[in-house]
Amino acid sequence: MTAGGLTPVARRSIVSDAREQITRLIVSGALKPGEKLPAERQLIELLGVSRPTLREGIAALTAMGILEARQGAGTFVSDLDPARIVEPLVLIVNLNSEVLRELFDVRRILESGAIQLAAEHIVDDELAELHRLLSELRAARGSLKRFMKLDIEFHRTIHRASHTELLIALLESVGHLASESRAVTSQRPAVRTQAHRDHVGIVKALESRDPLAAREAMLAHLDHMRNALDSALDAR
Amino acid sequence: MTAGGLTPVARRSIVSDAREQITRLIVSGALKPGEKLPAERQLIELLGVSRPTLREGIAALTAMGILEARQGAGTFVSDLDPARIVEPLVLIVNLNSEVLRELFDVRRILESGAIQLAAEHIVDDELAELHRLLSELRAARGSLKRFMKLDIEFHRTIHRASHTELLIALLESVGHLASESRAVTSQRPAVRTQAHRDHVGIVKALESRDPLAAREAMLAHLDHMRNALDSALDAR
DNA sequence: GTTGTATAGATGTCAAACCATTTAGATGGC
DNA sequence: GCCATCTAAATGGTTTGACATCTATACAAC
Repeated sequence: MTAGGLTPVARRSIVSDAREQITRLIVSGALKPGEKLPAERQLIELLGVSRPTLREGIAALTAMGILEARQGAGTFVSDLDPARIVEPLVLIVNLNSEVLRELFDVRRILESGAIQLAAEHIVDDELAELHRLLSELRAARGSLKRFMKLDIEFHRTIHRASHTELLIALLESVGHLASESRAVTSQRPAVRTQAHRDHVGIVKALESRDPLAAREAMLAHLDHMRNALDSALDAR
Repeated sequence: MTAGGLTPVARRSIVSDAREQITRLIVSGALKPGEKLPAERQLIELLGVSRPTLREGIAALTAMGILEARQGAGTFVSDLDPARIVEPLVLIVNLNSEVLRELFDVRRILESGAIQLAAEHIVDDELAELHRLLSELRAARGSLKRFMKLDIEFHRTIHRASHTELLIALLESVGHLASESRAVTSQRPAVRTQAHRDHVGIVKALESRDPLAAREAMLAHLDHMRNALDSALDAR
């Protein structure tokens, strides 16, 4: 520990300053989603920085999905959809293999939490959608590619049924990363049959709006898939 | 639907191209955390772009915590600490008031999941730390400020005991946002007494390495606090 | 009215230069 | 030989200015 309550002297860069000022405009509500930022040549006067400096700040916010720049038209505040903003995380988590190993545990936590909320908040339309996917999944058990696509849609529908945007966004990024392991898992037809059995149980629990039963059904499903993954990897 | 299999012509920007090329260097493992990027004046030759363009790309990666630029020294790949990675989450929640309302639900899911893992992975040092915090918390029941500080540290210690970096990072950002509500909650001494009772139960469950008991204890604690928050807000 | 075109204004990119900071080697004293 | 100090080179930080490209609008032609 250092000698006292010493803190580094503020020697922040102009770029991050400009970036935060723009961010503040959005957070404070002065700029709402879809609205247009002042033109760059106006902003540089307001902020007192040069254009490349301002553009570095804007580029960062654009890459994060907070701003959208359209050449010739202007720069706009994005719709701030949590899914879009979390998306860059996908790349970053990929960079850290340590995190990759933790993915399954975290996904287990998020999925089981989401389905509990879904059991409480699901509406009839979403239940109907799940039933439709269920029958399609049943028909698609023979086709690996089609089954995987429907499987992802099945889980996404449950996520949405939680009606919790932040949770949906987190699951979107985490689920994206898990797609590779899912490909390995679904290889064997027997696994797909088991998955379909699990899905039926999950929908039944959701239909009866029983959060704990739904949670248990989902956890059982994830455990089945994890076991399938382990044995698939062992067989290699 | 359009006439045929027409797809928009690719008209990607040079900045995002450069950004993704650098990202790929890191993902592929060619550039490991802590290593130094080629100097900007070399990179622009390798990539065939101008320096401002390259810098816009670098600025984005820097803002995301993937790169760290040190003037005079160079630009380096960051340690990719998950805590930095989820920093954009803070933005999301701040940007979207809808998400703010979901915060408690998400925190409930993450906390209960974390303590289950903690019950499985906690080591003796961490248990000792929890006991120490417990006695300090008991002594600090009279002081609001001190109690809150210790309370946060108590929960953080449990998070760390999960030994799951990604989860810790998620809880860190979410917990930061929940600090305001915590301030309201802890106002009443009676609430602090209840919280201390809960904490004792939580540690006991962790000590016996019982994931489900720990989970239940944490959920009960969070429910107590949520009730306290509700009644505190009603009283206003 | 509809269509094509001109135009103004916006972002996208590049070039060149200078500033600020850090690093490492050279220098000199001991 | 060792150490502190100075210095120059390397590197990121910032600015100015220009040109390219795209978009939306106004307007003329039909």
